[in-house]
Amino acid sequence: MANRGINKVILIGHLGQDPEVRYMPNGNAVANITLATSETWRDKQTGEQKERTEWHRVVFFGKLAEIAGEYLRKGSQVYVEGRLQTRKWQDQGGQDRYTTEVVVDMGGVMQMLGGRPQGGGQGGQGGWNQGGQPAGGQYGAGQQGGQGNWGQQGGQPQGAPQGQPYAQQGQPASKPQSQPPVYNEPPMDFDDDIPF
Amino acid sequence: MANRGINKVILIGHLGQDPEVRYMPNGNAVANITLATSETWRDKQTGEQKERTEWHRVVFFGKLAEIAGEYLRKGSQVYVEGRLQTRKWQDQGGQDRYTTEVVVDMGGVMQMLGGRPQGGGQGGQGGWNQGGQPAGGQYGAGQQGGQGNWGQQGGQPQGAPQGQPYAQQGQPASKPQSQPPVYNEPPMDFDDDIPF
Amino acid sequence: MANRGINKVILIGHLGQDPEVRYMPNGNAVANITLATSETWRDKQTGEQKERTEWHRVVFFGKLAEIAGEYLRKGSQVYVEGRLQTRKWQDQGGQDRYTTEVVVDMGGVMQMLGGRPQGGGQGGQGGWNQGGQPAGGQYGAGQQGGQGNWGQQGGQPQGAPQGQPYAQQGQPASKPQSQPPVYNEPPMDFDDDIPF
Amino acid sequence: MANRGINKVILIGHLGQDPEVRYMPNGNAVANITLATSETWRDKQTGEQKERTEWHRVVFFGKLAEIAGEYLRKGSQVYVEGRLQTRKWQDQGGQDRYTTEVVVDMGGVMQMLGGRPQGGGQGGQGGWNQGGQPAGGQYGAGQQGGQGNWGQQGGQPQGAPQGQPYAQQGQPASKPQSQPPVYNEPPMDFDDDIPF
DNA sequence: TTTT
DNA sequence: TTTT
Repeated sequence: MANRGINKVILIGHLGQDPEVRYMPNGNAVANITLATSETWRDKQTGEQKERTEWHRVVFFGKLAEIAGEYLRKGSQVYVEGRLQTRKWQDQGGQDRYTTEVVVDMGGVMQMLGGRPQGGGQGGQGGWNQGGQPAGGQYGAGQQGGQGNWGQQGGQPQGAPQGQPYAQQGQPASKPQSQPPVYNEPPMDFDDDIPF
Repeated sequence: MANRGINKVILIGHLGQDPEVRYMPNGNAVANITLATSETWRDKQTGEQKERTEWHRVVFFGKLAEIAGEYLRKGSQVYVEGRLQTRKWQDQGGQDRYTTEVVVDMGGVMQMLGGRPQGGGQGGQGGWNQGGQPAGGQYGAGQQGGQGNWGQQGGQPQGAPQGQPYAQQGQPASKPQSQPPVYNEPPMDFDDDIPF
Repeated sequence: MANRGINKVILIGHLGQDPEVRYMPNGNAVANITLATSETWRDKQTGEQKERTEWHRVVFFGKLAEIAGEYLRKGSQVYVEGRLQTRKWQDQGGQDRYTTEVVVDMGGVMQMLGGRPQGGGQGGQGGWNQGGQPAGGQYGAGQQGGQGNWGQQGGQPQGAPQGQPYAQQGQPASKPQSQPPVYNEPPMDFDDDIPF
Repeated sequence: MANRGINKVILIGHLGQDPEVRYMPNGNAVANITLATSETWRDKQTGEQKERTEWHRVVFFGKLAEIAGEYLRKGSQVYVEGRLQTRKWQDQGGQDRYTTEVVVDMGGVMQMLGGRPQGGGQGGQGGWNQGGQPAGGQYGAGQQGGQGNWGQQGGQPQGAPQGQPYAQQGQPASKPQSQPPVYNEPPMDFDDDIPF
């Protein structure tokens, strides 16, 4: 209850891919996304316009994972509030590797931005998934800055593994499923221009 | 659950006075503090050093209010995460007045900074109240950025009045008490050089 | 240079009205907007869905004020990062009044969200102003979290008056102008359902 | 100047070690610290108290690096505001590796917390370095939420390499020096129980 | 009113 | 490695 320290990450960016959703043994959902934030600046020497894109791994747990899986798509713009977490895993050579992620679970915030797409299309680029209902909006639990998504759940970050691996290697980290989950996975394998 | 918008305030400052704690009809605590944040800069024209102090009204609800009342004191340094809220009240002339406060309830975060005072003294200046146990630290519910104060309570900001007045005028908003609370109060009456 | 304290506000919301832009004596722009953030929750007792909208006064200074005036419109969704500031003014009865605003100047961040409107229309509802160029994006100076809007200007918050009134009463706080500015104004007069 | 996206990290924690400071070819300082944030919670099942510490790599550039090197020490409590950045490097086997850091340069914020130590001692545990002057406080450039550390420098994040490696392997990343800097280094080599 |  |  009493903690020392603040560990907060706030991101607004666009998804590089559709979310990857899978399920934990206890049935809790886990969704991985990659989020691009880009900055541009004018080079002081040359005066030319520069740009750099940073890619972030974001992991949703629980209800937010389900919502992310259902409504976010490649290209979606999203606001995310979570905490930094580095987890350890072994590569094929048995070497320890570390991956830093932004963990968003109860207490975190996820908010889709930009309103619904007005056009049709089948879940296409940069928009929202044409889901049943949600007119967009914010989802979260127990987070206040996000003004009102108050913690409905119990007093522990059950969803979020505290440092332990939550996915098993060898298992294809695939789409939604109710089968046994996977543990100790390497980072998801994205397109090549995503630097991890 | 689904919200539109983000409303977040993050402050680190020192208390101008001891907290004012009172209780709502349902027994919930409410604690008011004023927090000073100051900035200094060098004047571009004159080159002289300038300083400006901003005073913030912060209102804690529920458990955080109790903790604030117990452990914070005039001069304490504190980290606070809450949301902006403007409430309406009537002055003596019946005129509508508005006061903007930083509301910190479940979902918000309060963390005492700077560690415990090592010296003795009777709860004196700028430090921590010599309370029974708490070795300092962070208190909050359902907030994640603060990494682990996970929402133990139910799904609604019960503590925090949603715009409705929570204190009754005429009633002296006084020190801790278990008597009936007060509604629709004007902002706390501080010294005159406090700009609100 | 060395400061004590953190004073940060982060908002994502929609504009209640078109921005009000005016100019300071030194030619610097000042833009006022009102931003709505809303929260919804389910009442624990009744189980019914509740909603509450909070309105925020946001003041942009300098370059950001110009950009806000040019590209933001009623209904635009925007991310804003600034600081809390309470300023004092006199009402008609000569009474001291206080207004709390979110000040966004150099060092602050303003980012339009949701991408450009694809449709035509003349600057209409909820979208972006059909300005010349900006494909949306973030504007700011010297803010890093916003990743790359690096302080181009000199070492002082020139734009933002530090506590001094910046608008003169009696002067209609009107649309863009290069005439003399106004000082010590009351808060802007909005529609009636905006609670200030 | 115009950016898309927000990339912000806010941390409050204690240093695990004294800062490591070195200098770039252009004379700019770079300081690395590791910051611990810890969370505690009560296990829902067992009811026992749990704790988890997260370690963060933080890299300061420019003026902030110098200040960090001069005044921060192992155990110091500090507020840090920066952005997430993942950089690529090669391990001994020529394999690509990635390290995620919190970059704090102009536009970021660093603030020492807890006031000066009142006791004597030689720069000892958990406190402040007994430097010449700085009575503690916040340091930053162009950051506004931190209320007043306004961008004194030019319009570009000169200090912080944008993705390019900034340290050369083979070079011992050592204490302050004015010799040539190092590029493309692996993460600092800490004790083995540090999970990265 | 705080703090440096 | 920090801190409580």
